[in-house]
Amino acid sequence: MSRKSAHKQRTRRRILDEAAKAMREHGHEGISVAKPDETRRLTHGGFYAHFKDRDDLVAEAISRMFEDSNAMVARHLRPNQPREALVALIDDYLSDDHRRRAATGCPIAALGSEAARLPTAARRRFEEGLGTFRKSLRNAIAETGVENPDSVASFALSEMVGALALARAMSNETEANELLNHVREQLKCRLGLVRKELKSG
Amino acid sequence: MSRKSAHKQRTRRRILDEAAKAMREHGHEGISVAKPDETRRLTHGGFYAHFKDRDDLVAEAISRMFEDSNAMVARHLRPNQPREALVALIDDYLSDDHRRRAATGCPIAALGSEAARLPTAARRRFEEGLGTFRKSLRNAIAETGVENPDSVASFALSEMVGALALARAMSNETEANELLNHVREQLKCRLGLVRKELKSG
DNA sequence: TGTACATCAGTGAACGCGCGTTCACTGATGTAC
DNA sequence: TGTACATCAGTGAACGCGCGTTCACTGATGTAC
Repeated sequence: MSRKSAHKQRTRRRILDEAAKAMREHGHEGISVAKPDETRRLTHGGFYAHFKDRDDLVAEAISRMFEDSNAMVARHLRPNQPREALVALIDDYLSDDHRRRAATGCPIAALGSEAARLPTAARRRFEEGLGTFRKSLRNAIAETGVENPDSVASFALSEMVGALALARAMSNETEANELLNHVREQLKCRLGLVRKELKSG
Repeated sequence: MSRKSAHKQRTRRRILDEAAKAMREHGHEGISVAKPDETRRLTHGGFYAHFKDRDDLVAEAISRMFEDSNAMVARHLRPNQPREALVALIDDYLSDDHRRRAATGCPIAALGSEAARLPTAARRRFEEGLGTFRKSLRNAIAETGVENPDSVASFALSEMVGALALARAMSNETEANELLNHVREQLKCRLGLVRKELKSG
């Protein structure tokens, strides 16, 4: 039995991995149960042995995305040097690489504006993931000794998510990367993470 | 003839108005040609007298959205008092009201994360609209005498769009409005528009 | 150890529905004389 | 001014396709004796 059920679990995981990627790339309406893409290697019939229905897959895939995402954050923020950790996180988040790889990147930037339209269960998962991400960011910011970490975390998060989404909306890559660079450097200055001059207020 | 063609133009306009609203509320895949909603008062057959196909409607509807949006910006920014104008724009953009009314609000916040997935023509329109919005914001910011208006406009725009999208993703309205309030006040401070204390860097 | 049976992950055909698109038609508006 | 004809915005039935879901079946894996 155990070999069988282990195999089944691996299959389920594979479906989720695929779905989590596809949804970040094509939106939650852009994935399909029926289309047997080569990577999934499963006919649509067998699908229902793993998930109650399509909405169930969508919900589980959302959770799956945030696993990756929050693991990434945790990896950066683990060491007890909040400034360096934040710099690394911000550099990573607002990078050309992250802009290109929506499918494996932050779910909030990839699905942010359609979050409110997700099926009920999926939406709940999204909010959980968003909450976790936000809390991690807030805590790291608090550790730097800033006075109003909630406020600062709010704008930092808004700015990161917004900038990445905007950069992806631009088809001109140079312009997109310029935007990311601007926001990245400004944000680090403003959080007191680098010692450059900033004349904007 | 002129009465007829005026009528036709009004019909077309009505379809576009509806579609522009529906798309901001339900995404570009959330609207349908075939479903004759009461407000549209047109059977799906007649639709093709007005638009080449569904993608054509989507593209035109995107342009329609930005008409509203850029008119709103222009209304705020017209008077030659860039500081007051920016305050009004930011207060409006990051308001509870704007959060609630996605259907008549900013297309960038409503569709930002799915912009890259729009059909080709629609995507082009989206970029045009985004560019116009950005330029208006940049010019207003430049008028306040800031040193690096491009950079500042980049983060201001990212922050506004990101905060609004995040606020809409939260089902807890109190939390959502808190986020908007934080970002709104911080942003105005940072642009030197209000004289409050800000201790964040 | 080998044989007979049970389980169950995955298959693939079938069904129904929604939706984009087409098309022959209607009836009101506009034009010619 | 009235009659006959033309135009054309909008109608609604029909078609095809994709997709979510169901279901009877297969064949490999695991269990009992």
